[in-house]
Amino acid sequence: MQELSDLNEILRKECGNRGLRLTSKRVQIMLCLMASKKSLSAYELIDLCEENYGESIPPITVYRVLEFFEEQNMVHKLQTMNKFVACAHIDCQNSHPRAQFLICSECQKVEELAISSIEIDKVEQEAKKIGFVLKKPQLEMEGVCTKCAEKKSG
Amino acid sequence: MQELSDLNEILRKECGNRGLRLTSKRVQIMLCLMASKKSLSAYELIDLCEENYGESIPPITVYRVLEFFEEQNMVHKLQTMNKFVACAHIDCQNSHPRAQFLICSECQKVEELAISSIEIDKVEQEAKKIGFVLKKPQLEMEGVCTKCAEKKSG
DNA sequence: TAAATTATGTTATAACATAACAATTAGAGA
DNA sequence: TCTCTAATTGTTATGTTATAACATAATTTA
Repeated sequence: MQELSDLNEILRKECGNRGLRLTSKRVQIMLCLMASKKSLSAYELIDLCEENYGESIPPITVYRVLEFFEEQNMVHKLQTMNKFVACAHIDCQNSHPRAQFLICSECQKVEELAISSIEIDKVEQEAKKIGFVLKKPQLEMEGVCTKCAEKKSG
Repeated sequence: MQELSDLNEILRKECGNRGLRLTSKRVQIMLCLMASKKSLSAYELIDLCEENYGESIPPITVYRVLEFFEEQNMVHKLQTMNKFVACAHIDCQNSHPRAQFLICSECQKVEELAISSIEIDKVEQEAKKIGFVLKKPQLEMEGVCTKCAEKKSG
């Protein structure tokens, strides 16, 4: 796993590039999320910030910060779990308007797939046929990851 | 729209075929859902049952009934909205383990696409590569339907 | 009909999310 | 630097979605 200081740098750099104001709350919340391999609920983030920074952040602020970064595609919400993840490609200019996530139902680990690995274009065309103009689709798939599958069998 | 009595018959027939016990609550909840073009929350279903049948059903019961029919693929949960829809192919032996939904963000109408219109197989293969065994993926797409698009423009 | 299973209800609360409004802070221009 | 403005965060309260734990009722089956 990356050091917190590395994550901090990545975050500052990226926000710099995009001209985003990076406040102390935004840093705290975002670093907690970036450091986590699991997706986290807003309330789990509150607890983490309390632990790590000794600051009690109200729910509404966490949701606002998450929304702020979601608009930047730097955070994704996993709709199936009502939880959030930091984007896996936060620092690679990847706007990936169609994210795909694999979520391990055993250990909660989340893998974000690359765009190229699926063509949702077809769905988009199909949608157009019956008169839908799409916003961004997102695919979430629950499954069991290699590690957990091994644990189970052996 | 189909008559309630038609929906009733479809439901009874389908449950008969599958050997499902069809209780009075299940009928009420399911008919409300089948009659709706929009997706409905559990609590909206409670209100509807109250209105239509004069019975007050507790949340837990609604969730249990919904879960029961979800297991049969006769109800789908729209994860992006935390709402529920009756399956569009409830009576055509279609197990469609990979549902796709178009959700109009203006009028909340939901269209369920046919499986054949997209191959999620590729994602499944991709997932296998990095060691994920998938459960059923579901794709939900927000957009604007023809009608609402027309209303907006003219 | 008794036992077992399935379905539903009661009560309470957990978990997720936002509304309305107030206070604070940071940045831009005078 | 000061003030104005806009952006950010906080306070309080509440709305919405979902489930836990346990009790009761209804149905099936032996």
